[in-house]
Amino acid sequence: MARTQGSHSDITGPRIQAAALKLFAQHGYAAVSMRQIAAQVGVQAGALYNYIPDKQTLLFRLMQDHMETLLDTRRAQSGQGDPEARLRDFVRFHIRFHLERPDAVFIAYMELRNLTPENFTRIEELRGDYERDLEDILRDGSAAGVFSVPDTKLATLGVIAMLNGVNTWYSSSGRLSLDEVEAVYWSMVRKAVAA
Amino acid sequence: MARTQGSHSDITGPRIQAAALKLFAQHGYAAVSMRQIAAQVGVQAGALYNYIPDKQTLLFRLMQDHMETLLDTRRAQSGQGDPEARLRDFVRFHIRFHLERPDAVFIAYMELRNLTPENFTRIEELRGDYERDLEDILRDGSAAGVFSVPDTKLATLGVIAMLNGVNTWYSSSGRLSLDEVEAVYWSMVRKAVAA
DNA sequence: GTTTTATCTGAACAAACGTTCATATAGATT
DNA sequence: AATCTATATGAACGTTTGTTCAGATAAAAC
Repeated sequence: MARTQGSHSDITGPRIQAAALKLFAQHGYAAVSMRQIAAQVGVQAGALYNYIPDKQTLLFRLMQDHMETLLDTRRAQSGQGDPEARLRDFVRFHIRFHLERPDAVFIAYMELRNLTPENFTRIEELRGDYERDLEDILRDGSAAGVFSVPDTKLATLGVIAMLNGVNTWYSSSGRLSLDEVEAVYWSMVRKAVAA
Repeated sequence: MARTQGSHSDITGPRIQAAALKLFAQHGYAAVSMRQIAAQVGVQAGALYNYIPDKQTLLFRLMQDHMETLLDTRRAQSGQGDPEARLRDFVRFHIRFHLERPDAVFIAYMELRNLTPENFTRIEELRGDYERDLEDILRDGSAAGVFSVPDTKLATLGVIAMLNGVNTWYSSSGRLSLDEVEAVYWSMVRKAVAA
């Protein structure tokens, strides 16, 4: 038995990534076997190695893709205006972007310890780029006197942590709509950094 | 080969818990083997089964112990006073308690998916008890007119998420002292829920 | 229609997994 | 001093792990 009907690199490749994303998010990197991923794709385990060098690289690529999509998407719609408008845009963007891809978000936060040191460093750099975006807004607002935060760096981390929390409980079929969640969190963030 | 010098149940038992706590936090439940835990204790893998029925129960007990210590400690020093004073106490307590045991906190959040359904339910109940404590404060404050939150439940989750973020970056040798961190976060939380 | 190439199978590898158990002995009890 | 028991060892178990590779065949190129 060998090559099967309808086998294509450009189909199997993305399917492996999708299956790995789902399974890693569900059970954790270490708890998922290559055979489970292969079964989800509908292929034998050996076939995976036509697309990835090893399991570690598969994890790294998922996280790297996620972080780069985050940065690219953010840059594409990074708004202008006064600091308060920019902060509101950031809050709305962050919530929406992260709620759209809960699996990738979960992995990007939870599986950091399963990266090799070099891979870990790379992902942390990308995360730093993203946080700097918010930090710039808060610093500009503080300089302009419209914000008052005791510590810009801590406020950045505090706001992001608060927003990330949404992913742990939000359900699209739940009590609140996405718009309502955005409004509630924007209200809290705005007041938290207000002058 | 057999029982070794200085072998004692009341010593080995806690040492297993301590070793498992450290290793699970470092590498994740699924990535840690019973042999690694045993090696850290200085014993063979088989000896672990004099103290725990299986690996799953070991994880559950760690999380249960953590949550019950959290609730007991909180109850013992749960203050009185107006809602603002109670909220300040909660913020300070939460930060301090969680920074004192980063490994247990990490496990209690990250390894939920590795619990059996019954064990998961039990831990979530305990977490709910803790969150209710904060929610009561926010509701009382809202009723008294000193707080203004768009949604009590979301404010609870938002505040806890923000506070939990401290554990991801705080270092006792870092730029800020524990007192300073508490002050910064109290400032942000106070404003976020202010009327 | 023939040849080439990309894609997959299925078996194989050594290593590691959680758990069990017969056996040995240090320390407690008498 | 003799006996008992709690606490350990170390080998063994069947399974699963990530990864490799020779061989097979569908699809693409000629």
